[in-house]
Amino acid sequence: MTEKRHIDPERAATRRRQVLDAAATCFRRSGFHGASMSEISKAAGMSAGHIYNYFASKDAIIAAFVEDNVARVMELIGNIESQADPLQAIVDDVETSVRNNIDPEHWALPLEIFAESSRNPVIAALSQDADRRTRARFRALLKAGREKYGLAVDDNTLDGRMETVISLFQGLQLRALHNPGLPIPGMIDSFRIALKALLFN
Amino acid sequence: MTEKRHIDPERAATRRRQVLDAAATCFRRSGFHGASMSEISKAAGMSAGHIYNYFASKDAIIAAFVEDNVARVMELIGNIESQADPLQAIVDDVETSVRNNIDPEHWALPLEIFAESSRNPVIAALSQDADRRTRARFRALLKAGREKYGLAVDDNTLDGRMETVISLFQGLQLRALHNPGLPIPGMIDSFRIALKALLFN
Amino acid sequence: MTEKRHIDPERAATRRRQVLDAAATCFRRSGFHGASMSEISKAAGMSAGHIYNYFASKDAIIAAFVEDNVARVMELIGNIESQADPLQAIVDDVETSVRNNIDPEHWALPLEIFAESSRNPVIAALSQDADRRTRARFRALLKAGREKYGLAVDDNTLDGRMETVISLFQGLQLRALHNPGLPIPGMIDSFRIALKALLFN
Amino acid sequence: MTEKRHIDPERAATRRRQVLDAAATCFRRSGFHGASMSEISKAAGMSAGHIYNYFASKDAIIAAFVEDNVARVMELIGNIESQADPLQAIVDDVETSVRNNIDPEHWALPLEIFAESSRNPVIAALSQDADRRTRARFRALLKAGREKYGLAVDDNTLDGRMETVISLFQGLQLRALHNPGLPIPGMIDSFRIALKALLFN
DNA sequence: CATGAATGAGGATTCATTCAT
DNA sequence: GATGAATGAATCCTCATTCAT
Repeated sequence: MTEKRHIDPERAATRRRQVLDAAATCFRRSGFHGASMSEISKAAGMSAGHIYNYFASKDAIIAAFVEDNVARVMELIGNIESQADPLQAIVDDVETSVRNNIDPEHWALPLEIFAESSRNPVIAALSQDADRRTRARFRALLKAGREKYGLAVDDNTLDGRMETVISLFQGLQLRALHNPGLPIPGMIDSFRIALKALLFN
Repeated sequence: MTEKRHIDPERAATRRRQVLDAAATCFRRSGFHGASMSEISKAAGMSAGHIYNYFASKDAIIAAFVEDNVARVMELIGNIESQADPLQAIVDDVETSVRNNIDPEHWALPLEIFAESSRNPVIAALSQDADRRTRARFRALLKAGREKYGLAVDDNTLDGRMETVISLFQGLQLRALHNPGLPIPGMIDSFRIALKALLFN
Repeated sequence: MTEKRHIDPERAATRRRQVLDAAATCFRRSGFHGASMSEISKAAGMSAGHIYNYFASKDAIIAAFVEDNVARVMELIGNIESQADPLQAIVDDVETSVRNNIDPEHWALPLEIFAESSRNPVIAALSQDADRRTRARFRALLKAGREKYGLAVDDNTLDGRMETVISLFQGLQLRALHNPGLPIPGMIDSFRIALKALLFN
Repeated sequence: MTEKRHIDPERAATRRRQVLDAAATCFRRSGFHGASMSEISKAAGMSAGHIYNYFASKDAIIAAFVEDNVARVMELIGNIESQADPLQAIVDDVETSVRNNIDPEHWALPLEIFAESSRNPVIAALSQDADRRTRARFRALLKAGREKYGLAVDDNTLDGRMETVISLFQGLQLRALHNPGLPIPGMIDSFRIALKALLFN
């Protein structure tokens, strides 16, 4: 059980949100492990003990948090979907997306999540499930886009292209972590080349 | 100081290896943070205190893994360097390299290192330095390869291509973590396409 | 930070006192180094972890004793200051002050502080600062007292007399430790002689 | 039992001395508690394990060390005894003796010993016994000196004067610890005044 | 609903001591 | 005699969690 019954469900929802927002700040600053419940409770403006009325454990907060993060990625995909030519949009937006993924603000939390996945089976399952859902959506987008251009849309091609594009962007976050002096303009050019090749072949 | 002097260097090396092997198992199972020294000591078949005769700290153990990783990557680069046409070799070997990077045996520890880097400054510095060294070697290979084909070798192009290729492979490890059912053949094709585009343009 | 905020300051003060009293007992029995936090927590009737809600560290506990000591000495000086003829008062009170300084209840903790100061730089700094403050107060008293008698009050004389008088009393604590059978009446006589000579010359 | 039987007693004595000399260095540098057996063994040029063939425990080293220190004090008294007019010699040598006692080289070890006394009953007993012996010798010197001048030599007077003089010098060590900027010339004057008053009254 | 005082298990690390060689 | 590898108990401190109020 992840949450107690509450008299006023609306108030409870607000409280949960308060905690999750506070957790986001703390997790970004200190990591899942580094952020203590006391730190989170202070940021959430409520007592540490009270948080346990809304979340069964710290892990439950992390879990809710991971779930929350799916929404953010979905939104990104939504933005691309709404464009006239989604495939071309991906290529055209390459500068923005590269710059975004290099920003620590962007990768700190995803990295935190995958790190947690490696030692917390609950988070791992959650995280894989979240990935599955975003993949499904991205796959649909890719399929529609390629059909428009009369390109192959068999499973193998579609899934391979998709995973490779995602590799590129998730790998980019790792690069930002390892090489603080990333050659941004050069990478934008290269990403454009790789994306064109992957999406339009 | 990273290690005490030992009278019998061979025995010491064996002991170090014992600890490292045990640690690898534990880190893979529980993560660097999650694995306690006592857990490691049990797996290594020696007392926790004694480990400190071979490693100055828990950090020093993961540091050893960082170095191990450098050696592994350097060897890979060395293999490519020794080929007649390195650029083409990268493309030709894509099946092997994709399969290797997908193997959990391969990425579990590197990912653990990434994760630790994101919050442990000592490991971060070590890890960035390791990255710098492998980058330098890969860059030289890439430069020589491109010169042979009369392709651009200005800094921007060279560094951008290089970082993008690395993104691809490091991202692949993340994909393997998030999606256990990766479409391997499809990815091999897609990786080949992306690599060709990146290396020969 | 030396202490967390507490909602009920009175209760907190009681708890702090509990810890301090328990610590005093343990420190007297086993020394600062020898007394473990767990030993203190048992004596204080609370968990070891909880002590850290009142004191930031074990050092912070001994720091509290340093301050306590300052207060005690300041009070003594205050008592002398309020007398009509402070210099004469010191000589007249010699019996009481010798007896007090010989009492283990009095010197056990100060001696523990000295000992800790000799190898713990934090405590050393604290302790030196405490000494500076009490010295300043005693010096003023001494100056005023000597001026009344038309005696020399140049820095050299004043500081020399002061430090020598303090040596006498602090040394007395060491003597009590080393020689449990101190010849109290004889020492009172001798202290009177030495103090007269030091204060009125 | 403090020591094993040894085939060659002379060699054993040398070894013991090696350890004690090394210990002196280490204790001064790091304190009794701070100096590890490994540190001492390195300084003594023999293995940690081997030390246990000469001393039953670390405490036994400390004990032997305390015993050793008595000799040093005895020597000081011996120097005074050999003078024509010992009482006057004490007063005349005041500059040297004050300067010596202020030197950290002098008080570091005694302070270490008394600190240890407060938590180690064996050392406490040893230390008190050492004090008793040096006191006896100093008392004899004082008695002879005072008889020469026809001064009172009843127990009360004699012991009181003696303990007070010792207080003065042992207190001086504490002052040096607490006040690094001790007014040395002023203290020499004051010590002379106090000593004259104590010895010749 | 809300607090924060209190717990206690668990973490890394150190070090005196033992013992096989 | 001599070594140093090996042990394991003990240390301070942190923090998720519980619960009386």
